[in-house]
Amino acid sequence: MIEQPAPRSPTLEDVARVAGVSRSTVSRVINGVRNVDRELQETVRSAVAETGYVPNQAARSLVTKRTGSVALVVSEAEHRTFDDPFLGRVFTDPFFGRLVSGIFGELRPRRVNLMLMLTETDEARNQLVDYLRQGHVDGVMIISTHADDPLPRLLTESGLPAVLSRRPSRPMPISYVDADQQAGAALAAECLAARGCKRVATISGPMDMPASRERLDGFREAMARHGHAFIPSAEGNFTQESGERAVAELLAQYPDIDGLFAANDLMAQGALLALHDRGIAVPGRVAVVGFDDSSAAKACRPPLTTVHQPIEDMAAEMARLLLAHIEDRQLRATARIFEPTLVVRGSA
Amino acid sequence: MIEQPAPRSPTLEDVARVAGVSRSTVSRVINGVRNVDRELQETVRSAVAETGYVPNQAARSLVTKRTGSVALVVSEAEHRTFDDPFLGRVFTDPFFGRLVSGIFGELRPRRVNLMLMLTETDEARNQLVDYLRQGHVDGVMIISTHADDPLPRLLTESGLPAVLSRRPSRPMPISYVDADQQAGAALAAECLAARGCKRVATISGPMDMPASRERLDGFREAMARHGHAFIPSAEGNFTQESGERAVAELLAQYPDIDGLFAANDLMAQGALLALHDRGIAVPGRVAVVGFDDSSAAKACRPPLTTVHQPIEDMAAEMARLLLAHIEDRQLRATARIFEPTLVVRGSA
DNA sequence: CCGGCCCAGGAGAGCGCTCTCCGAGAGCCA
DNA sequence: TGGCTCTCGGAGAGCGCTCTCCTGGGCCGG
Repeated sequence: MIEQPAPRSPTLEDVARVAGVSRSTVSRVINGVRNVDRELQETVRSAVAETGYVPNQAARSLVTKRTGSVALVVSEAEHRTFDDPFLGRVFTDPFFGRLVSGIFGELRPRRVNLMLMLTETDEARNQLVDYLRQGHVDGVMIISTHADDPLPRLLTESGLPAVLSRRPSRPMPISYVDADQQAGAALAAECLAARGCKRVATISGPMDMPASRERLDGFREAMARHGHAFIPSAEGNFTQESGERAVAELLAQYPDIDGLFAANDLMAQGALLALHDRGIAVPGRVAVVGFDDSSAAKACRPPLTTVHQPIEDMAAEMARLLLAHIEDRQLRATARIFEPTLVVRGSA
Repeated sequence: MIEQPAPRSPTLEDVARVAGVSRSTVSRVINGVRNVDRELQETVRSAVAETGYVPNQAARSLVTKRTGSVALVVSEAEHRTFDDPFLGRVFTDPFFGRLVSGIFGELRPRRVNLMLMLTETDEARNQLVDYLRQGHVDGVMIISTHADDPLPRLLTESGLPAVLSRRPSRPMPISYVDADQQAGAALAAECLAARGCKRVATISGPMDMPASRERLDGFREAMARHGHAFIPSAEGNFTQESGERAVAELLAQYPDIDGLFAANDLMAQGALLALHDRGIAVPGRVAVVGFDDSSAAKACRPPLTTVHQPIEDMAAEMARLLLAHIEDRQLRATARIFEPTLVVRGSA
């Protein structure tokens, strides 16, 4: 059995020996702190280069209790269907990509790393909290979609710095970022009302997601202000396919619809296709408004009039908020609400 | 007893004291190793529960030199346009979501964590290698799109276990996973040829990506075998919009095209829209074949005939390969090539 | 009945770093 | 010139864990 001695990677000690100084001095130079003689700094730096030294993160964080990374936790309800043989469809939703982009934009310049985690079961959520408490990360951003998700509470209790991607379902001392969903939906309502739509319906998201509820409520309220007492709705699940199905349902019951609000762009896109299949002109016979202003919105036929959420900005703010909490553990929980805007394209 | 000012989180020592055993014994119980008396195990376990102990990862990996996490590095060429104000569009590509899903499916059961990293500049790539050498992760999966990306080489040289998402541009001792791009493109060619298309064109991906080249070459070769000496092509960038533009270019020069192969589904979708806008029937006047079999393929009008890549499987295999390399540092570099298949839907 | 063996569990040496504490020398003012 | 401050750099104590080595007692065979 040939046991080859592992080429041990150089340590501070090694660099110190080469540079002819103490470990402390090397450490000072590497961390750029305090007053070290210019010349000595150079000596140390070349010793670092010579030995190919890189600091050992484990040793470092053992002392500093910092890791320089944060987690992005995607907490979803459990669901595995034939169409979803693998994990949550979140990852494939354009929303997720924009979110990650926004977060990275903030994290990268500060050299903070991102740990991506996924929990679907309650068991996984408990394990996750234990895991996070082991000190793998300095803080957590939680993307939680479902209303009764216990994770925000668990994490709040753990004392780990955390920021939530939406208003928590029940009040708790945790910072969060959110868009004003109701106001956004109201924008859609105003738009349809302004176009003179009389028989308006809506495709909502899953009713167990707070965002879906808020959009539905906001839309109905605003339409009520315009005298529309009853707005029929069909529930989708934020996929294009579910949008198609929902339109079919809606048309079966209310064939003379002339305005439609879908709670996200993917479903709006599905609606557009379903309407097209039936030879119903958009926006001629039915005006359609979406929500999100995803990249898909521009690419539809006709291009989608939709409610814009500044997701990248929101994600960036979420990251900033988390970093602030990590920096100052005493910081009080803060909320940042973003105002959506209407982007008028061809569909309404 | 010394009074503790800070609520220091419990250590092994604390648990040991509560359980009335030595640190070693607690460690043994926690790591489930060796023979510890049943009864003692119970004592320890309840002491753990009582103190709320969780092991400190930094201390652990300082000794074991293992972190229990791996990195997924997305290495892209630098590109920021008006449409892409944030980071790479990879994240929003459905391809990426499926990849992450496949990887998670493999990693989660083994309790390995995923660090998500992004590099766009050469400087970032060098920093990244240094960073990874600090021992943040046990291994790396590299999603590299561009031919001249130096990252695979840098990582290979660093000695860190690594797996690449495609065949390396120039031979190097690194394990990789890939789909047989040429064979896939040939499948598309066979399909169009079988439908009797005579004037076939193709929309390629960016020519600096090996996958694009291989698909183009494979397609042209297979068409040549059917007697088609010249296949005009227009270059896109894998976005839907670029697919639309490419079709416009092609039609301007070759108005009588009757078959079209797009190097991915997003571009095929763009092509479908552009053809529809011009009143050109699909598949009646032009048959269209895509590549990837992304979720978008099912949702088009008409649904897209496309070349299926088992991306989730490939991603899972990539993860497995990496874990194998981490387990056995002497393992030789291995390649796993997956065979694409044709999925016939409505567009051809 | 004794010697050797086996096995459970304790002791303690690090892993590689940071950071506090100190001491040595330099500079400064009276 | 003496005493004080100030700066730079070294010494060394941990951080919380794993893992090897070692001890002591029970057991078995001769």
